[in-house]
Amino acid sequence: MQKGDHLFLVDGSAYIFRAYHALPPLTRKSDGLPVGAVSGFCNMLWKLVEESRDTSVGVCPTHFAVIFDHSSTTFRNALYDGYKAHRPPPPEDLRPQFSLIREAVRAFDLPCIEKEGFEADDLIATYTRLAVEAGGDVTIVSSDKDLMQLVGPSVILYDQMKDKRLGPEDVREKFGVYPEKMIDLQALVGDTSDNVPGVPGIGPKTAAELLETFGTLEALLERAGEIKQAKRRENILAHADQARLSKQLVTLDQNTPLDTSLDDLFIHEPDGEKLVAYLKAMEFTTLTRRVAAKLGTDASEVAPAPVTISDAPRGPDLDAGGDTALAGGGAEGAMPLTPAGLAAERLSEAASTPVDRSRYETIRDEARLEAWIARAYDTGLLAFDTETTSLDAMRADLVGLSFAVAPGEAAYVPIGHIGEGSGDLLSGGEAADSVGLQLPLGRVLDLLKPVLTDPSILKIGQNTKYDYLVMLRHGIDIAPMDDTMLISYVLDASSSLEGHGMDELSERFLGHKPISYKDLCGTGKGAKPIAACPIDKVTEYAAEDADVTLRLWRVLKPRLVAEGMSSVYERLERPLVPVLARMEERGIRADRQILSRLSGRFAQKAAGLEADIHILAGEPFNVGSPKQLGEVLFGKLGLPGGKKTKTGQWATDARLLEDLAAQGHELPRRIVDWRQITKLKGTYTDALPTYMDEADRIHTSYSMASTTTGRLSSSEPNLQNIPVRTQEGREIRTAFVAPDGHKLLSADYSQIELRLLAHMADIPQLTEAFRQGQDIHATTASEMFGVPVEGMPSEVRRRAKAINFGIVYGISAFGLAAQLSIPQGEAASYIKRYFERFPGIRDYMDRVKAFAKEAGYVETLFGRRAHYPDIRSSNPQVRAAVERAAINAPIQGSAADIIRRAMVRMEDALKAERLQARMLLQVHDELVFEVPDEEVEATIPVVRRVMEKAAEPVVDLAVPLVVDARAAANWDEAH
DNA sequence: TACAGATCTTA
DNA sequence: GTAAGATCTGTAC
Repeated sequence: MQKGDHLFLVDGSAYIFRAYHALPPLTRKSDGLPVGAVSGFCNMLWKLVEESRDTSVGVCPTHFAVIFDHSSTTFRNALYDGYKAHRPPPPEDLRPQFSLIREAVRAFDLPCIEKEGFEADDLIATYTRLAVEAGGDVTIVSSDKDLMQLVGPSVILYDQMKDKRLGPEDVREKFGVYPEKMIDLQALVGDTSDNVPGVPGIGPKTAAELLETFGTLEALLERAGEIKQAKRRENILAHADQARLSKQLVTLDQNTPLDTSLDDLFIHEPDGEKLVAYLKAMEFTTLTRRVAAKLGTDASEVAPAPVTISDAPRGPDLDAGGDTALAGGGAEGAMPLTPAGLAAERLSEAASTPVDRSRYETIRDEARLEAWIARAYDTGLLAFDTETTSLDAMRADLVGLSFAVAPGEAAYVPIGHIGEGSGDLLSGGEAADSVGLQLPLGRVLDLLKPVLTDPSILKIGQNTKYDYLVMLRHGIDIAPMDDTMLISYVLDASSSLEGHGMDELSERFLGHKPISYKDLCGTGKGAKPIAACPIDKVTEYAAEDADVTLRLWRVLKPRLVAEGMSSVYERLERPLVPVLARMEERGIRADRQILSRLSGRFAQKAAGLEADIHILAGEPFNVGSPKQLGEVLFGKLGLPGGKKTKTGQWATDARLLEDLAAQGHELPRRIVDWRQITKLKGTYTDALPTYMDEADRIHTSYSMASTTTGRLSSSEPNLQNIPVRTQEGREIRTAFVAPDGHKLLSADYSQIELRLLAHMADIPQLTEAFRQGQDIHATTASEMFGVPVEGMPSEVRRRAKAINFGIVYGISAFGLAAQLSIPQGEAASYIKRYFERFPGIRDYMDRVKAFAKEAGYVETLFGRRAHYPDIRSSNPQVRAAVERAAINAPIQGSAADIIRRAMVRMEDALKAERLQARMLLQVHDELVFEVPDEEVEATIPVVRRVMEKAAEPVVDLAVPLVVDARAAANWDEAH
């Protein structure tokens, strides 16, 4: 910086509060995110930028910065703990706006400056000093009188809202003293809002008069005896120290450490696209238009920026300030202003606007379809649903599409309907007359593609992975998308509440029961395909689904902000939808021959065992019937150890049969073997080929919203429970193969849950053991039993391993005893010893339980919540079971969050390295890829890096995450 | 035909 | 002791 340069310093924090209070509340229309202060701030900043680009005015800045307060505690709190003590916490609906405003500054391409331990004013003071010393001029954009002490010959204060510029003479006019005496004046007067005491009875007028007479505060305090007015004299004498303290408090620090040098504040042209993208994301239409015009950017070409949302602090009363707990209630006062208020308003609105199916339209021509698309552009929203021939998105053909653009405004486009009654006849043609005119599929897709891919139109669906995948198969990559099922899941994941299906949500939140699929198509034998149902009925059904989805979204979306769950939804759910859809679409290659050979072998073996069993039993019976089996074993043969299940039947589970076999009984051994073989055959080798497509690939379906903890689940077929423990089971894995020229790459987290437990409970022995790369079960055994790790008997280690697993599951003596086949008393003493060696684990568990009881939920490291209302049950059995689940959920859930984060980042990371690896499967702590042979070596480190760093930067783990990765021709060898 | 319970597979 | 899904049996409808 040099003479002639001009520095603009914007007091960002002061401006936020001013904008918040001065402007009417404003919420982002699509989700109710409060953005009033953001809007005011952006308008102000744009005005400044615009003015400063206007060279005719003559105050063009060469340097520019926006300064914020960083934290509430500064060096002033050390001087005086009452400093700013009476400041109320920021209003609930202002809190989420702070980070949005910082993003705004970055979108304007301006330096955004803050520093731990200092107020914005101190940073402003320091930059001002530096600029003046360098010979430059300074304009401080603020109206805060605390900054007047900085005004000087080359420093002015600019109050933009009042459009006033204050120089030294103006300060004198306003306060009766020149800026250099402002500090002394403030010290005498004090400041009630900052809780600076000052001297009682001295206001600005008296203070100015006194400073006029005595020159400085110090002189005044020394010669206070000379003051004629008795009361005034006494006050000053009595509060001299208080005045000195006040002076320290109001004096701005002109020597704060700086991370950004003055020269780095040099101004440059704003990046039009970046700024427009941000403003679009905030949905500031007027400002977007204005900025785009001025900067020569085509706003329609720019996608809204992904905006990071930092959630409000969570948890029950964990904050030092007791008043934060009250903020969440928000029922009283100006309801719609707060996120919680908006959510409540939306809920009552939903209950009071009935669904009217007669208003739905059947779209049969292009003009009407275009009219509906135009409506979507008006509202910026398009709730969307597909009607198809199958629940399996990979096999589904489109029958029709429905959409809604506002509550009650919904329509259905029939595409693939066939004549009524022709459902089970394969001929379709001649009956088609009865369905009337239908737009051809290709035409409908051509018309819809622009709106479905338009970044400014938010598509809303229920279980969007399904619709996304169906449309992806038609070459349409829908974006952006919101999913009511996933929003509900993030808000209300719970073991006792029902699920997140649309019909359920509709009844719960809208008090409306939609037409069920059964009502429309019938059930069982009389069921018709939807394509053969009357179109007027399908219109009611399908348009209602879109309508209900839109209404649900209006109720649920604002709750994300109100309940501080936006980042879980935005970071862990929404971006995973397309990732999983592509994984499902790819599928994994399987080898028919291997499966069929195994089926044959298992059939033979099962037949042999069955014959033996019948001979040993002395009669033929259905070995697969636990009921008949129990009668044979414990009734007819009178074997010992008979237990009853809760329904009064004989228990015949594997553990029990194993125990009998260990006592030398032949029959139970055979039954265990028979069960294993028939299980493998029935569930895997016979079933898997029925899922294979023409290319011999199996496409599982992942459910994102069916676990309480955040794990995924897999079905049709479930590829998350393919056998691995026994040799015969593992052979099934050899049937999962890579195509020619490729390998399967399997990468799995090592001990992720124990590592997370060590981190979350902060157990030094365990974190250290993980850092050293030690065998964690052996280390545990060594700690517990005092046995050296070297030469440890495998049985000792096995017990420690069972205990470690038990801990993660919320251990009980009963469970551990069952697992290790030892008496309950012995198990209890193990647990006791474990807690003696690792008291931190017990403390952690107690904390989690207490939190769950208070809050009704527990949280993962990333803020995902699992609700356990039954933890307050008066039934001790129920309560203990829920407590175990609540202890496990943060651990299992944090691991689930971490692998989700890895999955979200994986495709871009691979693409950035120009690798062709394709992610196919997720099995809780494992990811499976298909990789060209020649890229295996290059792919492994990339996959490993993404997975090992997946917690960052949100969570800084005290333990390393370790990923084992291996590639081979089939899944068995790769795993 | 539909559902609950028992069993077994995985992490 | 946590979290899932699939299959089979047996029974209710």
